[in-house]
Amino acid sequence: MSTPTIRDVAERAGVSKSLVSLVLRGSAGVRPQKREAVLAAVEALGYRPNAAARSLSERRTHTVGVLLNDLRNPWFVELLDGLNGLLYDSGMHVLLADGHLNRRLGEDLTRTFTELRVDGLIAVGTLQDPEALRTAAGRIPTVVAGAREPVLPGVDIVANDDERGARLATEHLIGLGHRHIAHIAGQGAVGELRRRSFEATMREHGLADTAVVEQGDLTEEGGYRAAVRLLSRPQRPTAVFAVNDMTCVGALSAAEESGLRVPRDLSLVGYDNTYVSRLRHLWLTTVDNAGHDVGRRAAQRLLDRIDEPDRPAEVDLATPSLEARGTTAPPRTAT
Amino acid sequence: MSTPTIRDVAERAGVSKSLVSLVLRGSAGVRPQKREAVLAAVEALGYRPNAAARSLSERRTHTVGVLLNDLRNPWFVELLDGLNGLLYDSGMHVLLADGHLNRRLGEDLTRTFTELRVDGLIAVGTLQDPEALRTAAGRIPTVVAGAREPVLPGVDIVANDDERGARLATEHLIGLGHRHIAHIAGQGAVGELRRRSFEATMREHGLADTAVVEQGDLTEEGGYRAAVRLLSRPQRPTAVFAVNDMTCVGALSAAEESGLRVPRDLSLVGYDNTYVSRLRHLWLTTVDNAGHDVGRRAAQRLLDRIDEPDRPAEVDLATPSLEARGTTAPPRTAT
DNA sequence: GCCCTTCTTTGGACCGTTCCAGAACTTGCG
DNA sequence: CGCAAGTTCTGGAACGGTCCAAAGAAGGGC
Repeated sequence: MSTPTIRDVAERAGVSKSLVSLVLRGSAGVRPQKREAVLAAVEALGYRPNAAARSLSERRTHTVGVLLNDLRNPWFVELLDGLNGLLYDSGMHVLLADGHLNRRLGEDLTRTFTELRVDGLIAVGTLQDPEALRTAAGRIPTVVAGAREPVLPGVDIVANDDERGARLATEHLIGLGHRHIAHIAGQGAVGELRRRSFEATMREHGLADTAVVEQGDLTEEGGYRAAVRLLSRPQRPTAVFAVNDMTCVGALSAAEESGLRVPRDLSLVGYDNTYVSRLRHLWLTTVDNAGHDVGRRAAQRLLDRIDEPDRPAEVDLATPSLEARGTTAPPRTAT
Repeated sequence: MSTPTIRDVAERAGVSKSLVSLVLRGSAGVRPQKREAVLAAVEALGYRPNAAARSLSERRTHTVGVLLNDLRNPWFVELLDGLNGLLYDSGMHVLLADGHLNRRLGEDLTRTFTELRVDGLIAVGTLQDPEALRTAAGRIPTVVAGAREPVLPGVDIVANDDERGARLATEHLIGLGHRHIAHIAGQGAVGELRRRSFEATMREHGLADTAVVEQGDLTEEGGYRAAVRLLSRPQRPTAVFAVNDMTCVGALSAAEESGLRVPRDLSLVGYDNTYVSRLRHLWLTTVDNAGHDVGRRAAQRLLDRIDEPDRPAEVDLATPSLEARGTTAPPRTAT
């Protein structure tokens, strides 16, 4: 016979299926003797509840779907960690789906998750298809984590405070004595925020006219190319703040390639504190984006929203911190 | 009213729910006129089938569960990519769950997947809890991908040919003229295979007595420490084959720290061809573990096993290839 | 116009749970 | 001992689909 059902258990334990259900869900008013008989039968038959049947009648799945944009980006692992902890404690399971892998296939993951009737949805990072998220968010409590867009009605946003993080990085460099500081920017809302904050901070310190911005694309290659452009300028910057760690690694290659020693001749700061930045061979000074905290907060927000779907959408920012490592130092000829 | 059901669609289209079901599953014998009426109603109501209800009556979920050991390991992203493509083409959805994240929580993911009644299970990489996999594999068609263990009855194993990959790496170094070659080993079945093959290859080339093995632990830190030990030997090796890329990066740091230039003074080969090895600042020579191919084969094997659960378990090895990049060169004083 | 065959469509059972109303026991107490 | 008030337990109706046997409609041939 195939997989046992609750009826098989009931029969074996000599009780009704309802009682079995009560025992399994830990109801109080069950005589110990019967409870044990049921548990013994469960054990003997190797019974496992059928999640589909359960969710069909309970009308909830105790499952949240996490949409990732690209598993190759390492920074959200921390975030998932924070997410998972809190959700698990409230009896939720987490299912992951990677948009990047599935995009080519034309599969719409929000659709998959809606069909599964997940209780909630967390979009991690900037997604490829904001429109799909909009329709999904209309039916399922949704939170965006680790990104600042899309802004949708009824969708909370949890991220680190990019404005503040960029300020930390810039002021770190200024504090070391740098005056000619460049920024390699990235696209999207996050890129925009970090760039603006870099510019604002430079301005506040009276360094507006030595601030330079080159455009990158959040990849190593883009960082490399932007850095090559920066370093060939007549007035070469003594420090670079890169929009993320990957960009920073690209800049690092460009620097060494043109004979500059880091940090002696050029200081570099990344963003995200990914494990790439922690490789001792790179050892990038970077901004920690508080991923774990962002994850936890996103989970909390989602749970709140599941309880109360109509609460107004909020933006919740975690505080980033500077992680000073090996790629920053005072400029060689400090003023 | 809450989410529409198939009955709502039927009512709106003026047909029976059975007809709606036929249309949705693409049955041939439905008059075009009715088909369109149904589709229009679906559209108008924003109807989405309920996966739980469907799988309850269909008795299959069209879903396979993928167990990862640690999202932080980048090498299996390629594998997932190969996996996803094939599975999606056969109408399967892929759900990911990360064991590392959930381990601390004590959650047993195989259990979650059993309750979800996934049609199949793919264990990617070496898992933390082989025992749990054994019981799960007893009920669900299962394939192990990217690892060589656990060996379980009825569970296929798909991986790259580690023996061959290690041979490629070792022969690459020997071919460059190296005679004093060391290996930094890793634990587990994979580590064992690579080490054995390194030793065998050295022996075949009459280099058994200059072959050295230091134990690492697959992490950067372990690689660093093993390399420090290797480089402080009286007879310092001129080349190191590391069990994986992370270990190799650690060795790279140790080399540069002790004033050696790579590849001039020391050649290094990694394994896995992760994106870390592709960072232009590291640019490791490495062995490509054919992740995409492994993923595709694993998917195929799983589909076969779903069709025919009792077929004997097989081991299926994909062919790795050498990716020669910047960390290998002939030894300075070639013989 | 009638009967037979071939297409279409439909009602109802079933998948494995939960949940609720009420049945069947226990107790406590007058 | 009888009865009210708890406790425990149980049958049956959902939940939202699929699938099958059979009903109904549409043609075709005489």
